[in-house]
Amino acid sequence: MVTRGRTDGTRPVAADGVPDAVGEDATGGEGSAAPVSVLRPVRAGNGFEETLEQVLQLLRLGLVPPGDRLPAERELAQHLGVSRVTLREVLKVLQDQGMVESRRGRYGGTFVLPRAAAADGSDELRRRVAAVDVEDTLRFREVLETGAAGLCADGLADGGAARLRAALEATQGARLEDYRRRDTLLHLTLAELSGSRSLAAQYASVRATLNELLDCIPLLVRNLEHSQQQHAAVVEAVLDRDAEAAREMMREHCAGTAALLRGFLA
Amino acid sequence: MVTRGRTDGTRPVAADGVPDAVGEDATGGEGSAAPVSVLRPVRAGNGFEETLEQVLQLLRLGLVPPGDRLPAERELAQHLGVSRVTLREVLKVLQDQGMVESRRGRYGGTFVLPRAAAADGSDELRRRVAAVDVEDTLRFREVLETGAAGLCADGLADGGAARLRAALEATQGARLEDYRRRDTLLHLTLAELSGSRSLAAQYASVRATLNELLDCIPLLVRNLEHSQQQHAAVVEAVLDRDAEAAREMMREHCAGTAALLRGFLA
DNA sequence: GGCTTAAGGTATGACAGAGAACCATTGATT
DNA sequence: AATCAATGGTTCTCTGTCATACCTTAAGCC
Repeated sequence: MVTRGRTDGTRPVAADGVPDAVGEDATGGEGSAAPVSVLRPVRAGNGFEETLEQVLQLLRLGLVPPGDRLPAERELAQHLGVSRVTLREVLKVLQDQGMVESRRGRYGGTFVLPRAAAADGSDELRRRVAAVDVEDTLRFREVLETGAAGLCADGLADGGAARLRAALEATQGARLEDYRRRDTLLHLTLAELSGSRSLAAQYASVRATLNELLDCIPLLVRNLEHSQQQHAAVVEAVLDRDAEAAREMMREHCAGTAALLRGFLA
Repeated sequence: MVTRGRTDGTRPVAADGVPDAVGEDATGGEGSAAPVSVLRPVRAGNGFEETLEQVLQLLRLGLVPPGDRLPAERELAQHLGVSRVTLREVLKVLQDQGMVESRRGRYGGTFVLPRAAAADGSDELRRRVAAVDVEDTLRFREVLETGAAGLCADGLADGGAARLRAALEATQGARLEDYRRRDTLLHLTLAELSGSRSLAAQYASVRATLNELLDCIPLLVRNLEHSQQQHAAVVEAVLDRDAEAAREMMREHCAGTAALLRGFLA
């Protein structure tokens, strides 16, 4: 795993026992234990895996709904900063999994298949879910969501209010099978309107993970109705510029999902 | 088959960075305009640049204070998931910049030099600061900090309280030149104790950027004293398990820094 | 029908980077 | 003084990835 412990006990600078990352000395003494713990592997796997991650995110967020076409390979590859060859390897896998379908010729492309077909058989996807740190995901999500709601309430950019209302309405008219997608888009909109690109990007990432978890548990209509009310309340608070209320409502909303997931996955 | 090798299978934290631009196709409606906008380039530059970023983060966060030794090249390279050759190219640059110094032999290593020597001459570093999205940084920081404070107040792991107190005390006894570092460590501790690895990782990243910005403006003793009081209040609220108060104090604390930076950089 | 065009499918040469082995240096230990 | 061990310094090879060019398919347009 990550916190590498060093097999032979020789260590030049103290640090016995538990190497907590930021464990610190007092007065300027040396002896930071394991400063490296904040380091993120520059390459979290190889190009293939990272690309797969990104494309899956696109699908899981519902940004490209079933039936729709992904951007052309050349374009997508450029966006991802990856060669077309590498991207094609990823698409090949997704095709084998029955998640997408490629059609040649003009007006062809790579199309997203409805989720049913995916059949979940894949080891790849199962291992993926198993590897998720649920607690991390839920906590981080709550932080980002409440933060985004607060920032939005502090001031929306031009057109923000309209986009928010539109996204909210879209969820209200959604059929059950489309609800998850609309819900995701509403939250993504909020994150985007927060005015912090970093926040939006992180939310997209964590939300993709969250959706993966949510796919593992049943969708209850009652929770859904409750969610709807909370969505409306959050949006209302944001439009009223009541940051405190927006945060509080959002926190409650997230807590609901979190409780549900903890219950089912624990 | 596409089972690419790679020995370690680590994926501890998410990545950061979110550039994106590129005009969009937008061929006739369809509803979803630019789904690709959430895509993060898989490789934000080459291995060298990303590695440089990470090592700089280590230095800017003060996790390895001046005079101390970085982890051995072999170890550091492994942590970063990068080859030793690549890491060495990075260290070479830092050495040329006068930021670190390498000594051979047993008990040798790569040592961090005091900041004065760095002299800021480098174009590399200047371009870096110029490229920062200040507003993004400040907002994202506030979100993460308040979130971390709230989560900590909701419940600390064993030993968390002690670590927090220790980190707080360390800042109080700090001399001016060491204050920034202790301050950073206190906040990092809080982030780490939040129980979300993702949050901690993101905070580390954003804090490194923030420190870079703070290095551009004068350090005022008055602000410093004020900060001290706020630190104490936040820690107190956390230990009292008063999440709301912790969040509110932290928000205020962040707002102070933000106002300062906006004032000087605007 | 034949041409045009936009998409996926295929092949190849160049390069960056990983991995491993080896060399050189230095302080501590014997 | 000799040895050891941990570190930086160097070099080699091999593999993944990129960039590019070209082929194939299929829908629209003349």
